Amino acid sequence: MNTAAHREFKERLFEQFARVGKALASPKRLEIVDLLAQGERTVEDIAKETAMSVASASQHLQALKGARMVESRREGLYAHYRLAGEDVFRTWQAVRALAESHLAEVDRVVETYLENRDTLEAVDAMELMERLSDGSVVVLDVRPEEEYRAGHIPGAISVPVGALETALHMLPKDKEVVAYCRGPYCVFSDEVVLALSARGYRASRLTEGFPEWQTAGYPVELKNPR
Amino acid sequence: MNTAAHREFKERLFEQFARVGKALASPKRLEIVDLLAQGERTVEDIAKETAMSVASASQHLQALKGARMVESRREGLYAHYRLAGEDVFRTWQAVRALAESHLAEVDRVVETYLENRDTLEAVDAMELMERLSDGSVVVLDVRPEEEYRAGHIPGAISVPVGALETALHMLPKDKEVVAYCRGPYCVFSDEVVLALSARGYRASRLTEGFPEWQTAGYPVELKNPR
DNA sequence: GTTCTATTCAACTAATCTGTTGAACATATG
DNA sequence: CATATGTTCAACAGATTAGTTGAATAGAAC
Repeated sequence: MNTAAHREFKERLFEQFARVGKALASPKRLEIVDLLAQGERTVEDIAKETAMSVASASQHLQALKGARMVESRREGLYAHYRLAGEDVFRTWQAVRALAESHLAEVDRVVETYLENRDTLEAVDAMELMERLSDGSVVVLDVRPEEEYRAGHIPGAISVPVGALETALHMLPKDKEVVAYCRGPYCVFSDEVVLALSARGYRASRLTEGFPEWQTAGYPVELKNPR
Repeated sequence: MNTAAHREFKERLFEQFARVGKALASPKRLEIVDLLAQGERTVEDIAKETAMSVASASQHLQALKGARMVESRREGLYAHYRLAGEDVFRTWQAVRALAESHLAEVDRVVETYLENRDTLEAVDAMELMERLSDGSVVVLDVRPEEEYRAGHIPGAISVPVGALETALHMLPKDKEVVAYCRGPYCVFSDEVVLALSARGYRASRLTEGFPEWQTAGYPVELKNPR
């Protein structure tokens, strides 16, 4: 292959790679990917959760679809979108991890909005996995119940935010409570841990969310354990 | 945290994540990242290898620097740029892998320019690692010698493209020869394997390049073995 | 069929990005 | 000191992108 052909090859090749990069270049699209990591969603769901107009959400979804990062199916009036594979989530995780470790601004944003996060006890997936086996913890899934039903950490109890009060009677004060959520930046587990701590429970949050747990290869339960 | 604050939090957070995405959104910048995975380079080197003007290369480098993905040091007249960490390469790998597995166009480009790639024998890193221990293969590093000196697969012989003729006497015809290069799309190993096969050697290419070998945790040799 | 609803499309504006050019800056050498 | 070289900066033109609005489309429901 001569020099000109070689250059042409590289340019065509990297143009393709950049299609993925471009898809990852918008905050809104990253939010969509993060949301879809929880499971299928309709365009309307996505628009609502990301505070976009439906048209705008649809356009971003088309962009992601163009990069083959999401797929859709139609069911009646609704178009359901989902990630096109686990590797899409993995790539998003890599991008997020890179930002976390290199951009000081990420920490600053977290500290600004989650002022007391560093005062909360936190456990990571490996730690929780160990303590699951000896039965010394109660695990709370604080996501919307629908997401719980689509898969959760084995033995976890579904306690969507807002339902904490009514679920209190199920929580033994002698065991530690670990709450988890959609991802490392999902604020609901923070809030639950704060509320439980204030009531005298020993509570901590899982540093990662359910998608990270699942992608890391830890066991997942599909049916409600009770 | 109320709804408005929650939204603000997400927007600031994902804006930061998107900084990394934006840095990955240009083919030229991806090419720079891929090149810097081989080691430090000056602005001029980068401009030359990626067929850009120096000003343009410098601007892309500033963009990557803004996302904290590259770092630079000045030595006399020259500014030397390098990747800001192994995680930068890993993220680029994830993006590339996603494009490979989801975008049919990648295969099409490769087939167009490397017509006979599928006829060449290929081994992956794990396979090569096994065969290294039983001494049944000779490994050729076909990158520029400087890159070989910065680190190579243990026992590999440096045979930069063009120097193949003079190195032929070192290659035993009874052993299999495995050639590797900068990465999975580096064409030099293809060319060397083709040339060797035509001369009656049993030759194959390593499917990955040196950075992938290194990042996967396989052993690396720093000094010339002889 | 008409009507309703979810989604997509098209047209438009504002904003951002890319590459070019030539000037400015930094560091060497004579 | 002047001069040369590598790099960066600033200003500009052209292309691309993001979000808005309103129309078009597809599939229910009546």
